[in-house]
Amino acid sequence: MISQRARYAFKAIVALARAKPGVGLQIRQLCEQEKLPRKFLEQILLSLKASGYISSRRGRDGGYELLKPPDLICIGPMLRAVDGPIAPLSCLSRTAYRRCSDCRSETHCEVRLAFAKAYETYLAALESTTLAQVLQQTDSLVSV
Amino acid sequence: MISQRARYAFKAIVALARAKPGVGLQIRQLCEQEKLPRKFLEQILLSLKASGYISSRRGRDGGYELLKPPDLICIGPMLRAVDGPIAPLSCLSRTAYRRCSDCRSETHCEVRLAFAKAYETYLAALESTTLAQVLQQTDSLVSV
DNA sequence: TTGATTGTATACTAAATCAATATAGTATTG
DNA sequence: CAATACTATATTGATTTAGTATACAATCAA
Repeated sequence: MISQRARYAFKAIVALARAKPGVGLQIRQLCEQEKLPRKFLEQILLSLKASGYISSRRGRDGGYELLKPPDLICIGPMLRAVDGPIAPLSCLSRTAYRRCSDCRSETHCEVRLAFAKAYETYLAALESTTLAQVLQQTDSLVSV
Repeated sequence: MISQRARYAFKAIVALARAKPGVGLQIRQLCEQEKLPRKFLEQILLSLKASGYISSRRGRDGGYELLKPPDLICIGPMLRAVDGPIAPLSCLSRTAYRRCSDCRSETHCEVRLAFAKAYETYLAALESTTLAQVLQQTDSLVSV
């Protein structure tokens, strides 16, 4: 399961992607629209800013805005930015690799092998699907 | 990341699968061979017994034994038995489905959509690979 | 039948993580 | 300068994780 934090982050990013470019949204609107706890969301937006997904403007007409175009934002890296490593085993992680202390031979480890293939496809999917694709998919469902 | 608990469980199951059938292994051997903390492993083995993967015998020549043949044991269900739901979102879980309280329409939820496809392939892989396959794969690497 | 051995069943705990809240700011604009 | 909005940390309560500890029950050999 991804964390609430990650879910909220996704929701915020989606809302910002749907907002008018050049205008953005304020945190008040974000948490009202998406029913998110305000103070928690503030933290999350700060970290999204730190990882380069959004920009912010302070003061009376401040707010947040998406920095990258949605077709350049991929699900995988975003999840990783918020929740940390995605891999089911640290020895399978590309970004946070760590050897298991108990483990004679990594190449012969059955646990690793059991997850390797499945994780590979999972990661490939998450790293290739863009925010733009997701938005488009949802829009095409409007009449359903 | 799967839990340590799950990693240990997998290791134990693998060791039991490699043990002589009809004989099995004692917990002492298990934790020495695989370098696992004994008391923790006891708990894990109990839960594996409760979920039907292994049997046990008490007394002097006691020990644990695999109940099902390795080609009938799949990675996915085993992980689920030890760690609970596998899905990245509870609204995508088949075995522990729960609606998100914030969420206007599930079918139109972008977060859900973002993960749906990737999770589907992940789950399919985990539910179709058997313990037997993993053992065989490892064995074929012997000379590497 | 007794005692060594092995598994069973709970209870407990220390540390980490999660999901927020609280507080005290700083910047911007009317 | 005051209202509004973002920033930065600290704190908190609940839950989960990764074990340990303790006491008990079954089995078997001597």
